Order: sequence, then structure tokens, then C-alpha cells
Amino acid sequence: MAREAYIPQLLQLFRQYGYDGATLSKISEATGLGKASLYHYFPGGKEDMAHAVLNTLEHWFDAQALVPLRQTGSLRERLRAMGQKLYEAYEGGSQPCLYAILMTASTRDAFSDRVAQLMMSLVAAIAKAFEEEGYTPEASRRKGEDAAMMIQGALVLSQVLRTVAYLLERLRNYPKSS
Amino acid sequence: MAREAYIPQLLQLFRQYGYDGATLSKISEATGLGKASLYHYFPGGKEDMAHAVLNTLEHWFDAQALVPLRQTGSLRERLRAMGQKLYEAYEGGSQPCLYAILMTASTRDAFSDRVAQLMMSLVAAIAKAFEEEGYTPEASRRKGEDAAMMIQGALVLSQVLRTVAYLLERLRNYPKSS
DNA sequence: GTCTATATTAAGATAGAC
DNA sequence: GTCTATCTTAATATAGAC
Repeated sequence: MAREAYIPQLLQLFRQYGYDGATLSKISEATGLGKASLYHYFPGGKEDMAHAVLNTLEHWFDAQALVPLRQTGSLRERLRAMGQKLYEAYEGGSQPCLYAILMTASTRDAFSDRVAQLMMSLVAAIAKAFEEEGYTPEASRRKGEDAAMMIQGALVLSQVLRTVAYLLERLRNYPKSS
Repeated sequence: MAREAYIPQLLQLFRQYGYDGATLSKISEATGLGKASLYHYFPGGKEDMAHAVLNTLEHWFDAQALVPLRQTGSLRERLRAMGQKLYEAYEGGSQPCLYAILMTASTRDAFSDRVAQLMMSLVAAIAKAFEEEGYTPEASRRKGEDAAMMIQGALVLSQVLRTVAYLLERLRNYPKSS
């Protein structure tokens, strides 16, 4: 079994229990691997596992969520395609954002750079799409920030209020007005 | 010393280290109290401490952040006053939201009801203000949800990008257009 | 590559003196 | 009300056989 095969389960565990709450015992039980085997795949322990998950998420993000922004079609269509990808990834808001989780964990310093990097790439990609449409760099950047804030805010509210309505409404129909 | 005297330090510790990361040792060191003394004030341990902090925050929220919404003045002025209160409480985004932190902790089930309660009261209070202005209940509710999402999104981005610009811009000038 | 067994550390929590 | 000392549990992590 390749190390990559365990990424989905690790992601699920971190999302469900948080970084600190996803103990090696839980991970061992969920993967069916003994603790020693986990260290065989991830010599750096839990931090190593989280970084491996981030590797996969970063790749997915660039290859799936952001790719519509670089394609042809109207700005509205492209943003909508991105929203649809995010909607699916977060399962309509029933799944939390791992990046937000890692920022509240006891070891957040170990991940903050990568989290910031990804968030900036989201803001920049959306801003670029607006710029191509004739918006000023300043206005485009603000559009990117607004979108990122809306996404994160929708994810937080979906978790807190235990309803998928927020993302469902906002991301499926994003953007309401561009 | 009354138990209430330690609330600010507990809030600060939970914000800085997260719920799981704020260990009794750190709390003991920060408060200057031995572990046994901590259990004297908070017999239920850390969970008890977090609930005590939530008591204080709920009171502050109702008595400070929401009170402008019930006063006289234009809707815009009242919303702006609420934004200013939140801006101060989160120190322009340099401080994270404890409610978001508790939702990603290993013991989130212990707090999820209270977190949802407070978030719903925010949405309802804003919606009520819009209703009084003639908005339909449906549109008012959406306004309340939008505002709550924007606040949480701004807080997340402020943390992730380590800049206070987001909240500073969005909350100080909230609402841009109502 | 996976296991059993174990080491090490630190967490949450309590007993009981003062 | 605060302390020292200690208990119990569980966490991360590793050694070494197969």
C-alpha cells in the first residue's frame, strides 16, 4: 500500500476530530495500521501526515478548483464553475475546511505558512480573472478577498449551524452579482 | 480572588493555543495558580473553564455588540456601531474567534449547542433590524446570514493572512451598502 | 511492511496538609 | 484558598522480531 492511499482517511479524521483530537490510536484504528506502521509511512508522525494531506489538497485545489478560472467562458461562468467544485469538495458545507482547523490547532505554527500560501493563491486567482475582465488591480484584489471571505464564512456558519443551506445557496449560485 | 478574575486570561490562552493546546500547565503558569487551585475555581476542569469564558462572552455580546441594533438611529448607523464593537473585541482581526476555535477542538460537541445559539442570536438580531426597516422576513434573514458570514470569513482571513486589513476594512465600514 | 511490546512524556485530575 | 505530591490515563514515539 502506498502512503497516498491513506490520505483520504487522514483528511477525514482531521476534519472530524480536529488536529489534536485525531490521535494516533484513532488513526491506527481507522486505517487498520499499527502505530509502528504509521511511522513507517510517515516518519515525522502526525505533523508529517498533516503535511501529506496538505500536499494532496494543494494539488487538488490547483488542478480542480482554480482551473475553471483559467479557462474560456464568461467571468460569471468561470466563477460559478469554481464554486461548484468547492461545493462538492466541502460536501455542501457538511465538511469543514482543514485549513481553518489547522489554524486553531496547538501546532498551528507548523502549518500557517502553507495555509497562508493557499489562501493567497485563491485570492490571486480570482483577482486575475477579474483583472482580465477590465477591473482595476485594486478592485480585482478586493473581489478576490471578498470571495475568499465569503467561502470561509459560509464554511464556518455551515459547521456552527449544522446546516448545509449556507454553502448550498451561496456557492451553487456564486456569484450572485459580479 | 473571584473566579471571574481569571476569565480574561483563560480567553487569551484558548485563543492563542486553541482549546486542546491550552494545557492545565500553561493555564497554571499564566494565572499563577496551582492546578489544584484551578480545580477549586473550576471543579469541572478545562471544560468548565471554557464554559465560564462563554458565559462572559455571551453577556458581553448581548450587552455590547447587539445593543446598538436595538437603539434609535438609522439602520446604517446601528449596524456600523455593531461593527465597531466587534472590531474592538477582535482587535481588528488580530484575535481569533473563540467560537470558531471551539468548533474545531476535540471536544466540540461539548460546546456546539452554545456556539450555535450565539450565532443564531446574531443572525436574528441583524434580521430584526432589517425587518423594522421594511425588509421582508426572508430578505432580512438573508441579510443577517450574510453579515454573520462576512464577520466569520473576515476573522478567518485575518488569522490566516496575518493581517488586520480585512476586518479593519470590512467591519469599520460595515455596511458598505445596506 | 507489519506486528507486539514497550519506552517516555505529559496530559487531566485528586488527596490531603496548611 | 493555595500548596506539594501523587495518581491515572493516554498521548507520541521507538525497538526489534517476523
